[in-house]
Amino acid sequence: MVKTTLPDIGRKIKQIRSSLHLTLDQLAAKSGVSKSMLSQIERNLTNPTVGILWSLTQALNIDLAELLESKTTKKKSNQNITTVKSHETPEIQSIDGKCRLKILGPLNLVSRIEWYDLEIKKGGILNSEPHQAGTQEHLTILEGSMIVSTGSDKRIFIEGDTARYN
Amino acid sequence: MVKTTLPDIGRKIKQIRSSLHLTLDQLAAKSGVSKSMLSQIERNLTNPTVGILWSLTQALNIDLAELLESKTTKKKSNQNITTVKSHETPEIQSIDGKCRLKILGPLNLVSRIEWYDLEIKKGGILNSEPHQAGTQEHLTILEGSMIVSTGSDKRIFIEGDTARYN
DNA sequence: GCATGATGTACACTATATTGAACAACTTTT
DNA sequence: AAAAGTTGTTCAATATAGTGTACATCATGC
Repeated sequence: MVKTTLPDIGRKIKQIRSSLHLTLDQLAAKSGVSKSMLSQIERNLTNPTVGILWSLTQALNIDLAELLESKTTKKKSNQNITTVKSHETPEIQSIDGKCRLKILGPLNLVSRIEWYDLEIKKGGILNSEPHQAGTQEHLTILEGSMIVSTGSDKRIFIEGDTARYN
Repeated sequence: MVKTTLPDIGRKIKQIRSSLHLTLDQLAAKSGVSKSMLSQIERNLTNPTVGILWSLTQALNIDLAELLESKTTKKKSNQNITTVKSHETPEIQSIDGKCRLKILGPLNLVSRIEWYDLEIKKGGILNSEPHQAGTQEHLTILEGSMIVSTGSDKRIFIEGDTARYN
C-alpha cells in the first residue's frame, strides 16, 4: 500500500520564486496571477485551481507534475499474499451467453492496464467497442481458435497464437 | 525551450474511472467529490482545485503528478493485427520438465510489464527468483490448484482464484 | 404498454478562489 | 527626519468552483 501526502506547494513556489529573484509583483505580472493570490498560495491558505497553477508553472518555467510531486511512503503489509476467490472475480456475460469475460486485474490498479480471462463458446461472437485511443490489445489463445478482425484487418488464430493490435 | 500543453485531465480521469469500472456515483462516494463536479471535470468544463484533484487521486489510487503529466507527442501507428505464432512464443522449461513458462508479452514493450502462460505438471515446483523491488505479481489459476508461498506466507489456490503479492 | 432502476447531465444555490485596492513594515532618497 | 519607494499582507467585492436535487436517457422487468 502506498500512502501519498499532499505536497507543500506554497513552499515550493516560494523557493523557486526566490531562487529566480522575483518579487510577488514581478511574478504576478509575468504569470497573470494576482499578487494577493500568490501571497496566499505561498502560505498555503488557499486551495488554488489547476488553471492558476498552470499559469504559474508557465511563468516559472517548470512542469506541473514537478510542482505536485509527492513523497510516497511504502507501507509494509503483514500479509504477503492477497487472495481473490473465483466467485469474487467480476464476470461479464455477452448477450448470447457464449462469451464470458473475467476481469482479472485488481480494481485499484494504478496504471491503465487491464487483463481478462475470456471464454467464448463455439460460434460465439464478441463485439467490443473501441477503447481509448492508443490502447493496445494483446490476445493469446489458450484453447481452440478464433477469428480476430479490426476494421480492415481480419485473421484467424489457433491455440497458442498471440494477436496484437490497437 | 520545452513547450508544454495543459494536460487533458478530464479525459485521463474518465479513462481511469472507466478502467476501474466505477460509475460517477461510486467514485463520488469513494472520493467525497460530488457527482456533478466529477461530470464537469471529466468534460473539462470546470477548473478544479488541487484539493479536489487530490481527493480524486486518493480514490483512484494514483499520483497527482501522474495525473498532470504534460502531453507527450503521440505517435500514430496504423498497424492492424500482428500475429505471433505459437512456436514463436518464447518458452522456458524448468529442470524437472514439469513447469513450462510461455512469455506472452511482446519483447519490445516499453513499460515494465510482463505476462506469461505458466503450465505446471502435477507435483511440479517453480522456484522463482525475486524480481525488482516493488514488483507486483498477479497469478490466476485457470486450471487445477497450487500452493503459493512467499517468504512467510503460504496459501493454497484453486481454479479461478487469483493471487496477488509483491 | 407502464413502472423501476441505473447512469450521466442540467439547474439553482452555497462556498470559496481570485482580484484590485488599501494597508503595514521596512528600505532608500532627499 | 520626512518623503518616496519597495515588498508582502489584509480586506471587501466578485467570479467561479463545488454541492444537492431534479431531470433526461436508456435500459430491464412486470
